[in-house]
Amino acid sequence: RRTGSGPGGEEEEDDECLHRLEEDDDEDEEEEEEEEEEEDGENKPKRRGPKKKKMTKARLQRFKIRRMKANARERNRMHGLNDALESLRKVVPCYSKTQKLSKIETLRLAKNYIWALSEILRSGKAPDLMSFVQALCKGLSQPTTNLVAGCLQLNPRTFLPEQTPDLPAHLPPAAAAAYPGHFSYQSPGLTPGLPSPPYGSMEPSHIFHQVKGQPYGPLEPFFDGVLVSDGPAFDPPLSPPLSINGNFTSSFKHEAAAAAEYDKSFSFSMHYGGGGAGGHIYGGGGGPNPRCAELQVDGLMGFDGHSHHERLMNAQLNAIFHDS
DNA sequence: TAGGCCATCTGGTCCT
DNA sequence: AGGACCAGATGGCCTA
Repeated sequence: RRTGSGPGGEEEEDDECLHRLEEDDDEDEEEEEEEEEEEDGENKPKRRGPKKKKMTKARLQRFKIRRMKANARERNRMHGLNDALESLRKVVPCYSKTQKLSKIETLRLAKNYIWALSEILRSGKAPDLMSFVQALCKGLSQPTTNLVAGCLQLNPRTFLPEQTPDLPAHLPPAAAAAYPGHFSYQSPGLTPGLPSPPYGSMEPSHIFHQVKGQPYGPLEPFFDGVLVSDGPAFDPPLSPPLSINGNFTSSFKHEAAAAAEYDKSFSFSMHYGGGGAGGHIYGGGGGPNPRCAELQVDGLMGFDGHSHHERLMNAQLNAIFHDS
């Protein structure tokens, strides 16, 4: 959205003007040596720092040129920043060209996502879906939460108990059955412009997979102390226990070792197009890791092939949550 | 219309 | 000196 914004006008005009000024600049070079002694105030203390030079015509022009150059650089810098942010949007859950996450929400979601994935690596456990979504949505605005929920095929009311006084939080499957409308995301107009289906689907029994006495299901320790929605602000560790070159923490290392080629087909690599055509997610192809769902993802492209993004994201998330 | 988000300009600071 | 980075200010666009 770069049309007609900003008080300064168009970039092209700036460039033209800049050229004109640069040409004029050579003409009155000799004027520039004038300096002005500040003698205006007898009582005023002497001003420190470099003396202010009089703004001659040439100096003014050079100043303008400098300013324009600086503005152009600043614009480019911000465009680069925005490009990077756009790339980030594409690798966090729920990328949508039509309804873009705001900058701040993108950063927050990315932080949550990184942290949640790091926890998966650290613990080696597939998370409970609700825990995962809660972790993703911590600190996000309601619209963004809706968006994430939409992308994950969830009704946000099922995982934001503090915002849903009309619906008991964390219902057991039986209760879930009593609220049939609440457990499938219906794109209810909460999120106009939401990327259209197909999304993966989640059975209520899957969503509410729980163990007695554990509010978030059997894998909850995984997000221990973080997901209590009415607790203090979510503040994951600044340095998640993840190393890019495969330094998993010990418990997971063993599993990973047992899973042999696990990391070769790990979802991170798929994210960046490493999966290749017909790749499997999470050590598919009969890999020894029992938690790893086998998913056929045909025709995977590099991550720049965004038409596959939603499917990819879905596949990854399904793989994560497939707790067989 | 208010508020959120954004792009841009601008001046300051730090670094090379 | 000039570039990178930053934060404040400003005004436009959009939506509830």
